[in-house]
Amino acid sequence: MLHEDVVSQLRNILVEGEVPPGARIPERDLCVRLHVSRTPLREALKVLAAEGLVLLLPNRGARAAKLTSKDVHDLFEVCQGLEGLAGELACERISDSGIDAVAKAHKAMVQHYRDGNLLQYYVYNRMIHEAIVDAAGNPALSQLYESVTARIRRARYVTPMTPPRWAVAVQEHDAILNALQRRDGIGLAHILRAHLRHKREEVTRAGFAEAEHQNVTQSSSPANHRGADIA
Amino acid sequence: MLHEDVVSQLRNILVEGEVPPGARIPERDLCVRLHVSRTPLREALKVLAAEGLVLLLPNRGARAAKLTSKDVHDLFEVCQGLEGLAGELACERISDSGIDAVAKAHKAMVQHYRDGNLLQYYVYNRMIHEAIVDAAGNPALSQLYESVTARIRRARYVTPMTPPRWAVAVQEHDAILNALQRRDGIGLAHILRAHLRHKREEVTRAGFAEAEHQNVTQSSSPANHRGADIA
DNA sequence: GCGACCTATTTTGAATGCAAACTTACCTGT
DNA sequence: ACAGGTAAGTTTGCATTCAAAATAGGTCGC
Repeated sequence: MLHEDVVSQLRNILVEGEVPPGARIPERDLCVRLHVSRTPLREALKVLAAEGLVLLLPNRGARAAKLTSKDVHDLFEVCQGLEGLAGELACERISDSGIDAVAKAHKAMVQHYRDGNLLQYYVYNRMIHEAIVDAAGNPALSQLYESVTARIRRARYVTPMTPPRWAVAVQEHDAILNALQRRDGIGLAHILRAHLRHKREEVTRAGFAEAEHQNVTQSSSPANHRGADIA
Repeated sequence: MLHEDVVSQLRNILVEGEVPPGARIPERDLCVRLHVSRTPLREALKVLAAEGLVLLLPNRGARAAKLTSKDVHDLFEVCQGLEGLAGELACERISDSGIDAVAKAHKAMVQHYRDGNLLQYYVYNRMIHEAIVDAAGNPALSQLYESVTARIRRARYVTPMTPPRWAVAVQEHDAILNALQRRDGIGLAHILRAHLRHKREEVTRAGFAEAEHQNVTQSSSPANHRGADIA
C-alpha cells in the first residue's frame, strides 16, 4: 500500500529531525520527493498527526511537532510505565535464547561504550530495550512503546551524553541484564523505570525539549505568524 | 476541520458496534451518511486503522477491527499498566476537589448498582476511571488510555455482568476510592490492576472476543472471501 | 446440472481540479 | 519613509475523476 510507505518515510524524516521541530512541512515539495500525489501524502500527515509527530493547523498546513519540556516529561513518564510493565512480563515470558540475545547485545553495547562510540552504543541500547519490550509477547504494548519512543527519540539523541552519566547508564544496563537473567520481573521493572527516570532528568535538565511552547498558535505580531522554516 | 469530525463520528460508529466487528465498512454509504466526499472519509479510515479500530485490506477496503481473545488479553494488559501508572501519579497530583469529584461519582455509581441500572453504572464507572487517569496530569497518558480503552470498550460492555462479579467490582471500587483518599499511590495502582485483571478474566472467560481470528485473510473458497457484512 | 471462464459492474486507490483561505508583494496616501 | 490597504500568487481542503483491481453475473462446455 502506497499510503503505508509514505507514513513510514515521513516518520523517518520527522524522527531524524530532517524537518526540524516546528518547521513547516511543505506538501508540494514532499510530493515530488516521495513521488506521490498530495492525496496519499495528506493521508500520511493525518496519521502522523494522530501519533503526535505532526501538528495540523487548519488552513495553514502541517508542521513537525515541537515538544515542550512538559511534553518530554509526560512522554518519558508514559514510557516508564510501558517499559516497567514490559519488564515484568518479559521475565515471565522470555525464552532462554531470548535472554542470550539480550546478553549478546549488551556485550556489544558495552564494547561500544569502551570504544567511546556513542552512535553504535545507541543502536545496541535501543535494540536491548526493544528486545525486552517485544519479549513481553504483547504486540499492542510493542506498538505503543514504539510510537511513544519515536516521539522522544530526537530529544534523547540530541541531548549530549556526559561521561559520568554514560557510566551510570552502563551500570544500570548491567543491572537490567542481571534482573532479566534472574527473571526478577519486579526488580527489572524498577531498574527500567529508574533508568528512564535518569535519562529523562538528563534530557529535561539539558533543556533539549526543542522549545517551551508551540510558538505556532495565533500571535499578535503579523511578522511572526509562522514558526521556524526549513531554510 | 472536517476530517476531525469524520474521525470522531466514525470512531463512535465503530466503538458502539453500529458497524459490527469484522463487517465491511462501505465507503459510499458512509459518505452520504456523514455528508462528506470520499477523500476525508478515507483519511479518517487511515487514522482509525493506525489506532487499531479499523483493518485496511489492500484493494478490498476497510473492515471494523475484530479482536481475537489474544488481542483482548494484550489490550487489557496494557490498560493495567497505564491505569496503574495513572493511579500512582494521580495520588501525588490530584487536588482535594478532584478527590471529592471522584467520591461523588462513586456514590452515584453505587446508587445505580443498587438500582440494578447497569447502563448508568457503566457511565459512572467509566467516569471514575477517566477522572483518575486525567488526575495524573499527563495528557499523553490520557490520550493513550483513551485510545486503548476505546478498542476494548465493546468487548467489555457486551460481556454479561453476573451479580457476584458486579458485587466484587463495586467492592473493588470502594477500595479504589479509599486508596485515592489516602493518596496511597502504590496501593491504588495495585487495586486498579487487580480490578482490571478481574474484568479481563470475566471478558475472556465469556469468550466475547468477537472471534478467534480475523477471518478476513485470504481464504481458498471464493464464496467466502469476505467476512460478515452489515446486513 | 454443475463448474469453469469470460464480461459487465462496482469498488478501491491515487491523481487532478477547483474554490476558499492564507501569503506575499506592491501601491497609495500621509 | 512608513503604515495601511489591496491585489496577485500560493497553499490548503475537499470534491471529482480516472485507471486498476475486485466482485457479480451470465454463458458456454462438460
